[in-house]
Amino acid sequence: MSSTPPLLPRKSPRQRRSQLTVASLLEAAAQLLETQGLEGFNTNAVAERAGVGIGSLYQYFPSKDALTLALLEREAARFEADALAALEVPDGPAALRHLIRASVRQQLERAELARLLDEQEGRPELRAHLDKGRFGQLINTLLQRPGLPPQADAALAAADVAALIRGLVDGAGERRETDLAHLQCRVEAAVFGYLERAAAAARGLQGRECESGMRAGAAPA
Amino acid sequence: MSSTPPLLPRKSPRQRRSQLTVASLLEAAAQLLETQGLEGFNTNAVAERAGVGIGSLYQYFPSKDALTLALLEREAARFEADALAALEVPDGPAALRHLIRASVRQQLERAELARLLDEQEGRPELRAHLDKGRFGQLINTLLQRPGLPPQADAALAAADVAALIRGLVDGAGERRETDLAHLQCRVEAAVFGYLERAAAAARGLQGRECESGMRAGAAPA
Amino acid sequence: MSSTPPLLPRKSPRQRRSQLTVASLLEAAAQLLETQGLEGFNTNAVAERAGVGIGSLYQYFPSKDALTLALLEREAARFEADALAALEVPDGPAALRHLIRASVRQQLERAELARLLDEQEGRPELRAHLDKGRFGQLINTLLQRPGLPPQADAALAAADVAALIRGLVDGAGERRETDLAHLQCRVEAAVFGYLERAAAAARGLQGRECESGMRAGAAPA
Amino acid sequence: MSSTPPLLPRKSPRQRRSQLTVASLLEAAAQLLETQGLEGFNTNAVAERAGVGIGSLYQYFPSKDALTLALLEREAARFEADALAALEVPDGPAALRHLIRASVRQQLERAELARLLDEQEGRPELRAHLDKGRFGQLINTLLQRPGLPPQADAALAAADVAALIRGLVDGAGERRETDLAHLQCRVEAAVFGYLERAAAAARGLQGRECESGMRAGAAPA
DNA sequence: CATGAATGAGGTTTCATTCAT
DNA sequence: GATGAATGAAACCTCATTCAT
Repeated sequence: MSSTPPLLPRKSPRQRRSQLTVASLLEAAAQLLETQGLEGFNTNAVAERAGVGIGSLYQYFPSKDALTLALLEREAARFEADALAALEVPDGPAALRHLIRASVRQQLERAELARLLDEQEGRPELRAHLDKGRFGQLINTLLQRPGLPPQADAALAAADVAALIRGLVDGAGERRETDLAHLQCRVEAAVFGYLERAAAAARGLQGRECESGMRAGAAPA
Repeated sequence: MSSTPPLLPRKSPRQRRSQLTVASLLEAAAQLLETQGLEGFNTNAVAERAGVGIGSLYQYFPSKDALTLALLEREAARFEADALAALEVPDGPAALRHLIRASVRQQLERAELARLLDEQEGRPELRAHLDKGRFGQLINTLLQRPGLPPQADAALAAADVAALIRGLVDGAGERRETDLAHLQCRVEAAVFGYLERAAAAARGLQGRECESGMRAGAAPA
Repeated sequence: MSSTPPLLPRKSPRQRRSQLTVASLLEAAAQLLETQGLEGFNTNAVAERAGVGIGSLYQYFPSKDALTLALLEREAARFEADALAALEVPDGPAALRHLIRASVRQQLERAELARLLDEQEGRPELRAHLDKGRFGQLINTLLQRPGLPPQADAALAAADVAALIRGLVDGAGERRETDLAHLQCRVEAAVFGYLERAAAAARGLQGRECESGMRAGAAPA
Repeated sequence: MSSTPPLLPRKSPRQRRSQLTVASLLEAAAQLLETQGLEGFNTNAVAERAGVGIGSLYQYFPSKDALTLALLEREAARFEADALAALEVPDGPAALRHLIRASVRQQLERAELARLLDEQEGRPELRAHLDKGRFGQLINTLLQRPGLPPQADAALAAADVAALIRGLVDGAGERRETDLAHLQCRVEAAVFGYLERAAAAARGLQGRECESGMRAGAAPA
């Protein structure tokens, strides 16, 4: 019947006690991923660290992937709670900076966890069940705001901005950077730099070879 | 687990046949990674696809990680052969564009392989044995070239540029983009945009809040 | 990819040693089924009794069901080696008696094993992969031989005869009967009795209510 | 495993609601067995389908086997309610036909359920607690009725008749036959044929080789 | 050197059963 | 009584690695 193993939560915890169990499991999973890496991320260890029996894990998550997925969603929710506030900001650049700040915070707070979860997102079994675009869509919306250079293909630009933020912040995480403000600066440089030049390229040079290197005059005086 | 398993090649293949075997194994590993993902990447499968016995694999690679490492190095070498030519180019922007072109090519040619290998690079067991900085160092060198805005911390800027390239190109790979020229354009936008603004920030605003959003007048007329 | 677990043998053993391993595994499976019932029939126990590692079992049988299937086929082959000789006998009744003898022998020799395997045959996962009809086809062929009453629907009659033999012999096995000759007698009574009366019914009473009870004159003088 | 788990009903339900719960559980068990096979027959699923908590199941049945046993008994009772009417019929053949009709009906009505329960009857844990002979005893009684050929060992003959009916009807069930009348016919042919020939063999050929094949003259003209 | 049979620690998952609420 | 969360022994299976041939 069920060829692909199930990923939807097996049962939603109604009682107080079980909600606690589920939360413990997710946090245990997060901690293991952080401290032991993928290596130590196995269901027995998760259950043990959560202080519950392995059976309890499978009461709530029908498979290991379902657990991973739930963790991914927990982190996504955590992020969105922070990031959606950007929608309140009418000014484009300000809103974008807000979003970048949320990204940087999220990724640096639990850097290794974030990095490993990003990897898991790439696994084909999980990708199907993921609202992959949400981050991109949010950016897409913000790109329409006044004060930002208009993009030819806004969706693509949004995806690029998302990828670029992620790349920079992951890299910083790997180097164990902790200076949020400094990192924020550099990410902004990349994002706004990209947007400006991409817009310029689209405007000026339809069809011609892309030419966005350092030109005389483009470099600041 | 017991002690740390050996990662250095067990023996360097001197004879012709051995070299061929090693090459088959590496290519088999690459193909499996590409087509089956991490899931299907196991030593028995690699040996089988390479058309040799599993015993032979362990003749040349003392452990699975050693094999992964060798593959990582093969790809790095492949890339450098392409990228080092950038050093011949005296002009900064042109050299950088050359390097970006190599990156884009490498990552899109075998996108899934590149992505999975990037992940492997992150594994602690392998990181220790990796010349992690080589890409960054190359960029670092190029950043000194004339025509590029001077960076406060060149090493950091180089790392950022590397991360940013990787992020953009991985994202494109996941979306199965194939238009190399277009992607190249966007990456250039991000890289040169970043460099310019980062330099400006460093120049103008020591210690003050970073302020690199869209300013009136910064947006092209 | 592979939703239903694989049932085809994973690799055919080429070397002498592995053929021995496979044989040990099958015999171990048979013995466990006989002595411990389904309860004790698990892959670890099978491997242990066979004196090999659990890994070896899975070298040759990709799943527990594949092992069961192989055992089923081993027993079927064993039986056919005995039963096919019936085809040499031209006389219908004699050939049928030969076949019955083979059935009785097979089922009583390892009664519990035979019973449990019959049950396994019913499992949907295995039924698909089984030449279910072979026994029936053999009977079908024999039913055409001279000396036997002609049946309206030979295939159905063959299936009935097969079912009837199996029922009687399983029952005897459960009661731990050991007198082969006596059992043989009773099975023959049922088989030949069925054939005769079924033929008579088909001949005489098309469409009318079936009427095959004890009639005056039908009972022997 | 520890000791032998209890099989007797934990408490006889005196109150109305309890009886209803028990009935739900039994019917749920039956349906699961029918639709999902042994695979899907587990206590949690039974309780869920019955619409009660798993705890309640264990209020009434101290173990899974106790539940199975109760279901077995429910079906036996169902059958006997139908079959015992045969005792009212004085004529031997008619009574036997009545019994066969009941068997055929029972087995074809819920064929898969009947088959799986027959298998469970074979499990050593349950056999001990089963009035195995009741069906045989009933037949045994009927075999004494006038109009049926006298059997040397009536108990054995009864067991054979029972086995033979079950074999034929199970076979028909597996083939998903639905024509009750036709099946009835064939079963009668086997039963009466067996009884007649078994009697003849006992009468004529004490000690000699059993000889019940098709003889000249026995075959219909 | 090459082979591939053998290994077994360790991972995922199920399900009968208990017991606090 | 009824509930359902929790349990954990035990089942199935994988795969990195070894070693006799």
